[in-house]
Amino acid sequence: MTSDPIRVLLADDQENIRHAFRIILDSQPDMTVVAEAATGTAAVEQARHLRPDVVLADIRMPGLDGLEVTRLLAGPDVPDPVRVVVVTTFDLDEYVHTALRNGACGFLLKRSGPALLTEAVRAAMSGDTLISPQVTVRLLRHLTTPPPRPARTGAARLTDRELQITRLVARGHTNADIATILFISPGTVKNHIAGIQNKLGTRNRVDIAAWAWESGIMTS
Amino acid sequence: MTSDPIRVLLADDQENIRHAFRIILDSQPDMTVVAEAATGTAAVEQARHLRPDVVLADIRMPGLDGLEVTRLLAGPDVPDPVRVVVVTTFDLDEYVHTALRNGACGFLLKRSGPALLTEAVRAAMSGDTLISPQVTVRLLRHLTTPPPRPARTGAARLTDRELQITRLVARGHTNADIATILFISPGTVKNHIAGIQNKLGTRNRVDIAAWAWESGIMTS
DNA sequence: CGCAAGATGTGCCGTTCGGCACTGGCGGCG
DNA sequence: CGCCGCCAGTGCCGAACGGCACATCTTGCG
Repeated sequence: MTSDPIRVLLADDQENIRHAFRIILDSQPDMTVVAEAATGTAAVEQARHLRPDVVLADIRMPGLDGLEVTRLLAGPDVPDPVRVVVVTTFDLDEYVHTALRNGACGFLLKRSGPALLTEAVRAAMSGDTLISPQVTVRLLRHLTTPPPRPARTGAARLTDRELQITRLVARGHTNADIATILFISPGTVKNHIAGIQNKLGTRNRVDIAAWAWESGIMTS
Repeated sequence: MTSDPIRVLLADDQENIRHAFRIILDSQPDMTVVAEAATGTAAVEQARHLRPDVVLADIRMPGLDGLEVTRLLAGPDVPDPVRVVVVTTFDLDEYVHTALRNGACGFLLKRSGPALLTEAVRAAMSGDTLISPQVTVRLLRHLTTPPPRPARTGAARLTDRELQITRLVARGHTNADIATILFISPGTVKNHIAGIQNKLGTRNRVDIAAWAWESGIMTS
């Protein structure tokens, strides 16, 4: 009663990650990796062409990121959606909501073991949704305790000064502006921002702004 | 670096189920079944006496059911809660909500394979929560239903293309990224962004991001 | 047909940002 | 006391951004 294996498309910009995932998945008798993509655009093209059963998509990719890939392949308006499992490295990502809203059939942290990876693929194949246990915890807090959520992910890691500067960055102020506002030198602003980048895993100030708005520190 | 194994207590009224779970869990190098209980009351007693790391509790049990066991061992008012993973055959919504409200660190369907069972135990040990993919699907429907629609200020002024680029900017993409995503030249991206700046009255791309997040076009 | 608007493209140039290395002051803590 | 985290500052340099002018091409509309 061995039916056809689950055909999986890997989308990640890091070659070693793709390789590791391929080894794990191909070791399973009921699934096979049919293609790999190093960019989001390539992933979408390959998915539309090959019609895999499941797409494993990293969030951080050059060009089209995993969330956009998900929306294009599994979004609400897509006629014949593909099952997409979103994979990411940092659980400080507030991307869970976006991923699920964009139609993702799973949300996995890369540090999750091989067992969860394969189970996530099987769940997606069945139309179910597996979410990493670490993520589920926070997701449930949003469910059971909607209003009070001051302990934002990673926000605790930021010092008061960094938080202050984060807000100013998110409002569109330049480093010079912030320096004037806080009566410090522009170079110091840069140093603080560098620290923020390290802690949040962001790459530029717009990333910081996106995190700030998404995490709620701008509206609360 | 092998730390102590995870000590598990099995609570199920069916002997063959307990036996199957014990075989699965004991086959794992990092966990061991320290006791079994056939009733809810026995489960609570054993748990309080043995202090296991994780309790696997079936819902359908004579006397105290698994949900009550969960509340007694992991409820909000319990001083030193035990991690409880609720296991059941029936994925009724009421079960899930009650279990999680009572402090469960996991919700598993018995039809889930051994991989999810062991992963659920490890997740519970870490303070995380694993939920069966079949259950998650319906849980998310309750979660993703209530997003309201805020007024989009001035968004009508932006063309479709500009709106598209605005979203990409707000996600932290560089002009080169956006160019790759949309298959256009970086210069064109700059032109579009210049148009957006004029229409929105913003001064830089972080301003655009702030507007995007504030106006609701990122979350709707 | 003629015109306007949108989308796409090129080139130039100054400003800003982001990464890196390094120094120093200040307050808490073992 | 010394160590460490936070805050502050300086310098350098390549990459990215922002503004400007200008040139197609398509589409829709009167």
